[in-house]
Amino acid sequence: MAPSKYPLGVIANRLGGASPLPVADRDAIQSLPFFVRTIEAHQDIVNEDGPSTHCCMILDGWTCCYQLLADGRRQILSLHVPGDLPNLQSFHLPQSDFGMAAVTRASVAFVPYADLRKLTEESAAIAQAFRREALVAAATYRAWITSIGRRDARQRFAHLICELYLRLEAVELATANAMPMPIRQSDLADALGLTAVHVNRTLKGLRNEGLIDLRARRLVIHNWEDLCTAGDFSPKYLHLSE
Amino acid sequence: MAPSKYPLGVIANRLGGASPLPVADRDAIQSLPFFVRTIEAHQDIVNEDGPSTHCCMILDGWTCCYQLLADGRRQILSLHVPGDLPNLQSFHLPQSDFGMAAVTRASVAFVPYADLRKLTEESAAIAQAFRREALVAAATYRAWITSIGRRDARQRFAHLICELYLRLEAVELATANAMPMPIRQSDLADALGLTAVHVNRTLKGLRNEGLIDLRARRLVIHNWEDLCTAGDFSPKYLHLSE
DNA sequence: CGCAAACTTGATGGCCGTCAAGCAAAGTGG
DNA sequence: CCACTTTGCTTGACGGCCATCAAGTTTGCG
Repeated sequence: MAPSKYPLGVIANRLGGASPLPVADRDAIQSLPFFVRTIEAHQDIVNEDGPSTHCCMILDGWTCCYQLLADGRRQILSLHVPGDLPNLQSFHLPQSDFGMAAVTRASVAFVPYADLRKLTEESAAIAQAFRREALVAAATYRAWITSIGRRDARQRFAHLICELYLRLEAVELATANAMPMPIRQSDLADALGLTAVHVNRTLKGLRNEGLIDLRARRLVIHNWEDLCTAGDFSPKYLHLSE
Repeated sequence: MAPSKYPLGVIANRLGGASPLPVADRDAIQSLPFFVRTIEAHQDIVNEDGPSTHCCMILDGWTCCYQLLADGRRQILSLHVPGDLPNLQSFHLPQSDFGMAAVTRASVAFVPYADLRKLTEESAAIAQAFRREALVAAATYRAWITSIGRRDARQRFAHLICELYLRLEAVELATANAMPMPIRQSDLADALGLTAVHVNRTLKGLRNEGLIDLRARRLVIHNWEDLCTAGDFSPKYLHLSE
């Protein structure tokens, strides 16, 4: 996405989900103070006075939240696409328990928490939208736990694709069963709790089944219903519509 | 715990974590309207006008949040002990994406969300305590994702024990490296993303290593440091103290 | 004391991790 | 425009962790 005159427009449009915010509130969001940073792929999203005082808003590209283990292995906790607020809830925590990184080259807006807070005090609709955002984030965490804990590789992968497709569709970055998939297999592995080798084999399986196609960082879903079945996917936890 | 004259005392005492609430706020919490239900072990915590309108507060026993898969298998998302508020955040959601069940016989207080909400508007300290509670819940979700996604059975089990010990200690239900462990191995399996058989073998391994002992629903930790190492456990995400 | 639920243990197999090599694609510099 | 390099993808061989199935054995409770 080209840098626009109103960079926070993606955020303002997306907040509220199925019931978009009133124009006044959207304007208020676009008037927030912020600065934008471009983060190269696979680089951490942190700077001197980073996430502890500022809320991140993804304007372009994909990012993730992750934790590292003692032996250096990584678990990705969540993937984020344009319009997402990866650390909306983590303010006034003495120290964050997770890291944030760019999955692709990404542009991220940083908004001081203080200003966000003020906004929620001035607009009940925005406060409500933020609460909704937090609820969906928690529900998404829950879905990941279940996926990683109880589903096999094929189901996990299918589930993740379904989730990402709907989330991208909601911000008009996916349509007609096609979506960008600009992420390395090794990152997918960290997200799915697998190894890159096994992600590759699983992908091959899904391709051979005719469920999806993935070429040149573009993924095509050949049969949405079957993919949902394969992933035991039920979209209600995303609360994208009523 | 015997039914006391102030059933919500556990909650009032625990909220705020390392910086307990002022007496006035604790009194306000104990004055909330509520009703108490006793739920038998392995029964769902739901009734006609249950969790969607009422916030649950665990007074005694252990409970869990869980999701079911299409094939009937179960993933436990979180375990809850006295003082916990398992569904603090899930109000004004059209439909919950998870179930709640008693792990042991449990007594649960139900408080109307409306009254909770009012309380947060009247007391900044309580509002803050609830926010903190939500943050810790989210951090705990993240720790579970990492555990299930990237740690083997032994590490997962050790990690869970460490977490539960500290949480029980915080409400004075554990001390001197001993804690109650009133949960079936098959439930542990659902929490850890394993099978009951493998939980049993893993437990045997930890016992043989001399790390823990578990008899008659009582768990003794022989070496806290070693157990933390075995589980790659770092307590900071629980935010129990500064 | 008797039954049911939960724990324990063994045998077997499969999913997925690990190691290793080759291939394709994308970027770089001359 | 093309060697060259780097990064990421693909595939094979092998092994281990954990699931599954199938007995017992112990514990708890009426």
